[in-house]
Amino acid sequence: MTAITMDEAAVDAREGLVEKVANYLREHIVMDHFQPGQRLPERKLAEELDVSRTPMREAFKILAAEGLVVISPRRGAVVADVSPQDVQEKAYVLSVLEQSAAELCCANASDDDIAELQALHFEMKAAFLRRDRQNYFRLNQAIHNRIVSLSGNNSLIEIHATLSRQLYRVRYLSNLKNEKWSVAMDEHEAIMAALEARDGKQVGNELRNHLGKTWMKYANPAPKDQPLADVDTESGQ
Amino acid sequence: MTAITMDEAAVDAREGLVEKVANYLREHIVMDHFQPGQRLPERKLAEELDVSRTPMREAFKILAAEGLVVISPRRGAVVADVSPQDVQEKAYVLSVLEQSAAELCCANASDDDIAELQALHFEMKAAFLRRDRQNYFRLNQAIHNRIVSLSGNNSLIEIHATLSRQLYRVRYLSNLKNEKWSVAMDEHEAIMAALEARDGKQVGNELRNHLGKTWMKYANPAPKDQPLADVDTESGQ
DNA sequence: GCCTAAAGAATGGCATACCGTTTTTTGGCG
DNA sequence: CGCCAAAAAACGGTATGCCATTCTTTAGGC
Repeated sequence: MTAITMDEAAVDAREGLVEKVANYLREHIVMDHFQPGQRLPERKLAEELDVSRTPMREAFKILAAEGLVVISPRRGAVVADVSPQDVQEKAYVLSVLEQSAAELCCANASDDDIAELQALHFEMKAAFLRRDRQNYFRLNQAIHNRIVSLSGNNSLIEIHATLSRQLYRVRYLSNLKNEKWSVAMDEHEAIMAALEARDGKQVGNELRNHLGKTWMKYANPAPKDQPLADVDTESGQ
Repeated sequence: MTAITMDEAAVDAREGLVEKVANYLREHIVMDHFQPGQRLPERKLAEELDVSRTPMREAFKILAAEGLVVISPRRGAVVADVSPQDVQEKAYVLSVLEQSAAELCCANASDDDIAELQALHFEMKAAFLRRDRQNYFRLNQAIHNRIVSLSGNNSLIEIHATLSRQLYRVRYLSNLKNEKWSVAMDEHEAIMAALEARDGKQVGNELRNHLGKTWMKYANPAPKDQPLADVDTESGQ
């Protein structure tokens, strides 16, 4: 895993210091380099990144609006802690979004796009057969993100990405200890088949069910009816 | 319409200046007191609200993350301009969210909750018969928001609220000139009937179709398949 | 020896100052 | 009279300073 430094992302000079700082923090939070609940002291971090407190504070506000940190009055910013109920609720919304993204994807994607998805799927299958959880996770993510991206709906893409980041850590940890790996793999096969057939409704339903079962374990009071499911670890960043 | 002042929302002293400023700006933007594309000079606004530039800038970052303003490097904040394509994309996501909210609502809501929805519906019908667009709009909004709220899924509620605010102005303007009023009213009747019957899937489909058609006029390239619909003007916060 | 309270250190909130860029105004030239 | 260029004003970006609150540490009492 490569070290995360400030100074990547800034493709052109269109990004200000605040965006760099925000990207840096976002990456570290998503990648679990900061523990949930951990305080983020603005002075210390600002010093480490060699910026003043002002851009640091503004970055906190952005991350707070994205749901990655929580700012308490007079106590500053802490890394957001996602409760089991939060996981369940957010995962449900994510499944709804991916379902509709899949429908749009089937309608919009080119044959080459579908082929690329299949290629990723087989790469993932290879990682599965090698018991390579790291790459399995990465490719699984890539597939889900690609499907959303192929929806062509920018609002959908953006909301999905934000929500997905909020669950990244949980998803990653879940991937490491998940045992029902082969079930998830089978579901992915079904998804890819429906995708190849361009059956939008079918892909949507498979995908939603796939995602739904994944997070059952986190279910708390669980409003009756809310479809939930079985682990395999989903899209991110 | 009551004047919007800083100093409401702050239920207890748990809110900092930044939140007050953000709420103030949010309200004014949503209520169309600032035109899309209009610049928001931080010094002037800060002076008007009698705060320093710091909280003003931090509020801008929050609003930018919420999609209500756009911050350009070295040019500051401007009120976000929602393009026709944006409207179409965001409305689509909104319809997807409300569809699933309706399903959860049918599963979770108490009989009293449903009764209250029906009461709002009849109030809205009264406004419709009186050609009272103002109250029709307000009540229509209230109904949609209530349905989402009754989903019990906080993540869904929050995302819906954020997205809904981004479309508030367009929705409001659309309400004023919309002619297919009675069609929307009929659709609402159908929604309420399905809601009373607790037929989640049916409510969801009606609602999504209802919302879909509403925004047809904004459709641009329109990914084939993306269900769209007919005006009646939707939820908002 | 442990719990508690007070003092000091650390921290966050807000205001202000300074700098470089952008925008506007104005004065001169075509 | 209009257009362009240069200067001045305005503005956004970042750094820093001050104050109030919170946290930590330590000293005193039970």
